[in-house]
Amino acid sequence: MATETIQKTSWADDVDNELEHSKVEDFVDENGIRTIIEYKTNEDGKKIKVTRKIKRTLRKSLVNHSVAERKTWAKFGGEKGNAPGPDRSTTTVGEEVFLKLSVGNKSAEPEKTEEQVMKANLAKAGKVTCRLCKGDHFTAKCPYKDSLAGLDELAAPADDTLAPLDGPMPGIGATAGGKYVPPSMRAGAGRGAGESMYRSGNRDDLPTLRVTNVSEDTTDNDLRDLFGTFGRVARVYIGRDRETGIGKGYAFVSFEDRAVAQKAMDKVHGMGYDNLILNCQWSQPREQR
DNA sequence: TATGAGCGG
Repeated sequence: MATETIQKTSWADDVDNELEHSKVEDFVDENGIRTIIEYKTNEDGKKIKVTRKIKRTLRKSLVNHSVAERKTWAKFGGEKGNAPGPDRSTTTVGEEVFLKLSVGNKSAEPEKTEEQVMKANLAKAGKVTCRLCKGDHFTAKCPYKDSLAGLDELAAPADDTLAPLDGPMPGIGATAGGKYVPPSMRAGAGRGAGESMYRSGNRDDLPTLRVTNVSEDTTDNDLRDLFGTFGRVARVYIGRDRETGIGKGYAFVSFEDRAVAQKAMDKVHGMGYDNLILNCQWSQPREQR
């Protein structure tokens, strides 16, 4: 069976062929009327002439003077000798189009979040206000943080979607104003069974080892692998130079369980690792220094 | 070289 050997390599070939068969005249007369005359060959191989006349007015304010002047410059190089200005048969002169781009089909002007408003207000006032007690310190530094933080949670407006019912849901435990409160956050919640192993979430509460004599190219994952053999590793931090990112030779490894940390320290202290001998000690919480 | 980063300053 004979096979057609003519191959199209690109859709652009079609365009090129079309261009070969078409000639364009394009000029603007003294009355400002632009005439475009195209000579084409149609599918039947017949030559046709297409004439278009366009009258258009330009607002002066849209003309960029340096660009306008550039259109009068004499051409050089391959274009030498041709009339100044863009050749309309090869160059499309577009109108100015202003695009307003946005992401996700949303408005390009994002509405301000509560946080941003607060930031703006702070910048205006130039002053720090505690969200809990309204004192002139950071919320994180509030002396009443422990006692007020929980209350703040409970008093927060019911903006969550987890409590569609008006009243407290039966069997869902202590609530205030219909808002769901996780067991660990309920009043009187102790450190009993089911309590989060992450304690209060403060990293300084975690049993942490300071590991020194760590080689420069040791990564977080390396240490996770190493210490993970003794139990669950909560966090790894490698001391690095702020600019270069090169390790400064020490690291912090936090565990969830103190006994695991103790065992890891016993095993890893003095251990050879990457041509160095690791040193393991209990870390001092940052606040104490 | 040797006890973390950064928060709303």
